[in-house]
Amino acid sequence: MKSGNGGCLHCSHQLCAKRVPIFSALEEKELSQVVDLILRRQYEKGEMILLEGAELDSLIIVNHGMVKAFRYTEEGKEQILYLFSEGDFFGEKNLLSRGEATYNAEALERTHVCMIRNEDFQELLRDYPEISLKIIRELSARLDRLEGALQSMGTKNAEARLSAVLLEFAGKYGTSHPEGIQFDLPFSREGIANYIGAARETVSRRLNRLQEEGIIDMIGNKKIIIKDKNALKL
Amino acid sequence: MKSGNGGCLHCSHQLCAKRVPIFSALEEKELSQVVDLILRRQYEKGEMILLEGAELDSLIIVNHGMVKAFRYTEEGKEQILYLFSEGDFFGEKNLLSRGEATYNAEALERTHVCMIRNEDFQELLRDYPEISLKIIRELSARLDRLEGALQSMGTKNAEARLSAVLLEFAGKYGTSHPEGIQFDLPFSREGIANYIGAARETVSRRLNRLQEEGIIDMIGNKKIIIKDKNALKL
DNA sequence: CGCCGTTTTGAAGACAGTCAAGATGCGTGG
DNA sequence: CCACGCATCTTGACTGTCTTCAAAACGGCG
Repeated sequence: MKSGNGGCLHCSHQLCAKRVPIFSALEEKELSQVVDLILRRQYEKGEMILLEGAELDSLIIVNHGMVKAFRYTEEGKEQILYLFSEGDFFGEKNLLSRGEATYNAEALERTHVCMIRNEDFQELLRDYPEISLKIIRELSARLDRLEGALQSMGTKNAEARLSAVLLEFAGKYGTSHPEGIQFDLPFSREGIANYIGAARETVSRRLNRLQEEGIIDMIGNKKIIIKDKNALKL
Repeated sequence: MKSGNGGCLHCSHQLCAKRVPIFSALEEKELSQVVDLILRRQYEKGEMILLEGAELDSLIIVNHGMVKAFRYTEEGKEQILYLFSEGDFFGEKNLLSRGEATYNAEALERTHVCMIRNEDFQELLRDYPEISLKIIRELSARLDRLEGALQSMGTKNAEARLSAVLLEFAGKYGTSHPEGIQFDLPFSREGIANYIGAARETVSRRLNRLQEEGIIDMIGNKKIIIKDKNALKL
């Protein structure tokens, strides 16, 4: 799966590494060094990229596509922790210490990833300390999101959590539309449920209620138009 | 509040900085450089160290004592996000970009902190890149805990979340005892409730139930002895 | 067009939240 | 050292929200 110089399937030459925020501080030449360290892989929709408990010795960067990161409880309930898309990375936990993955990662659509071996990446960090700063910044942002999610889970009801997640998706994937903000849900009802910690039936019911109240419009099962953004903000 | 060379109230000379994991990679001489940048403060039990929304331009390191970090919802419900003790730091979010605190921090007992201005700390990072690695490691650990907490909140009932938090405290503060592991609860019932996302009455009830079942023993309101660790692990 | 997976809808039941009252315990001051 | 008073914790009854189970409707895809 290793690609030499011209082997990137998706992007011309090394430009793909440039799209990754953590490398954005690097010069062209430096980038090409990085590119040589990269292993590329492609996953189809539904394929597992990473299994909880598996040895992981690489940092994985999403180049194109979408990935859900999640854990199972003993009873088989799934909790989605992250939704990664272009430019996001994961597997950073074992960057320094050897260890096992703490969550599963599954491609939600055809997904291209770049992988860099921990040892190689550690060298990069030594050579380019700015990358460390980028990572700190990104981890901080991730903590921010988790802190918000934790607060939601601990203090808000299902409807409020659903509203919050609709706003999250709108912010990330939304495009302008005459009636409001439009976007495609990245998950099925069950996925949304597992993201906000609710039952899928609850998600259905609440979503319909929001539509009845005129706050959102649903087109099919995936498309959402947020007509009254402020009503969701409560 | 700035202290010169010998002004540390609590520890002799610069040794206090040594207790802080993120500086553990530094040599004696380097440490003394760090110490010169440090502002020290002491807070009494109940005092606020940081208010959500306030400008924050320093990294804060807990030298001695205990700090709870929490947020309020619009309805006034409190969600505790972290429990910081000796060696932990916070305020790292604005290390690189100027910004406001995203949570409140309150001293749970008499607490000594060290503060380092962001600008100074950024220089430290430049001079000693290993500090960045320490921070990445710590942020990863923090993500780990939040991921676990989020999973608990999303998929488990109040009793399971309470059990998990008892084990967490036991691991952090527990000492061996003939009947099991003993420790003091860092929070009141209400605090525990706000940590696990439950009502204080629920915490009371579940705690009593665990005692009735012989899994734990409570001595007064603060002391807990975990008699059957495995029973809590479900 | 028909099938299968997903979504919706309904009804029942459980868990946890709220409100209210009483008990306990701790710190203070006499 | 005891007694008082306030804060915290416990207990009980009730309510509401969400989950669960079951069945019907929908929708996408071969």
